[in-house]
Amino acid sequence: MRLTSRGRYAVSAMIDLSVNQNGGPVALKRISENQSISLSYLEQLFAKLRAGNLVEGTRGPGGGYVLARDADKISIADIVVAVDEPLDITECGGKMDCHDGKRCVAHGLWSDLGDRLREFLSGIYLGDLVRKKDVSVVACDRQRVELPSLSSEQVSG
Amino acid sequence: MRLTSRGRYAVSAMIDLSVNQNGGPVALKRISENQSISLSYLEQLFAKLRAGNLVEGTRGPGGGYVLARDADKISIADIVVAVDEPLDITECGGKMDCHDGKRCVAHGLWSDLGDRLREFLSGIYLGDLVRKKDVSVVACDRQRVELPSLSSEQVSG
DNA sequence: CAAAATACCTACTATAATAGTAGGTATTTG
DNA sequence: CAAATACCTACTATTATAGTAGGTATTTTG
Repeated sequence: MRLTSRGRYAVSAMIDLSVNQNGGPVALKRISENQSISLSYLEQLFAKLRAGNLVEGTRGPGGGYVLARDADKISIADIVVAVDEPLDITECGGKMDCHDGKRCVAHGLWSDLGDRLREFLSGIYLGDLVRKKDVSVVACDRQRVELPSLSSEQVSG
Repeated sequence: MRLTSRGRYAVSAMIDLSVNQNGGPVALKRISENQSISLSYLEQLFAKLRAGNLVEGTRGPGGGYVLARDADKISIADIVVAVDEPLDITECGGKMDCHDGKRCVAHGLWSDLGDRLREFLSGIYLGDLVRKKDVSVVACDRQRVELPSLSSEQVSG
């Protein structure tokens, strides 16, 4: 599982959509202006989000996108996976010689790590993020804020 | 926090190092052959790992690298952060107009997400991965294995 | 029906990041 | 001194990211 700026764009756009879809579909043009993402790039992202059944589009004037289901049913993992296609070449295909084991150890373990990550991001929902809106607006002037009810016992030491 | 294939290379190399450093320093040439990573690319990665105080190098014949501290004191986050420099432009600098709040919401929240991720990866140590070696070797023929004692309650649904 | 607003689609381009190459110098061991 | 290594700098090829251009399809509105 990769985690790049494309995923961040997608999550940002989905948050924007969640917040603004109350009055019906939201046009990408609007999100594009809100989030400073180029319209065509957004279109490409939303093509993937649509393919992943995360959003639904309606055409024509007044059209746009809405979430395909409730914000509390869409996880961050759903979004990231939809736009950042897997591409995890971590499994030992025939190409890599697996006999010495060493390479395979790392590959298998990295794959596990990816799974853990996916699980982790699967536990954070769009709705969680949206509800934290007002606090984060404050955070602009200050430094940063903390997320809501996510277990945070594991800290480096 | 980004998570790309460079991080995977670094973690793979560090696992290899952990496993092989019992007999003294491990030459990059050896890791290069084990893991099929080009030597010079490894050198560049290790320059960063060294700068991050995760490994120590000794020159001359018989030289190579050893972990700078115990494998149980080096987290995956340490490694990823060392080689995949932050580059998180999520904070609202003067350039982005923060007045409408919308962009800032997403930025702040993504930043929070990054922190959560870092915490998560800070809870997984190199030692944890290395101890799982034998199981993972088996995993080559099969499909995949599970990591050891990491809380895994959060699953998508 | 015509025009406008939108989604939706395909191909191309510029920039940046990744991975790899080349060719060194510095240090240590034997 | 010779060899093996770390360590350093600059360049190159490939790939990914982000953006651009120019459409077609569908729906609403006047």
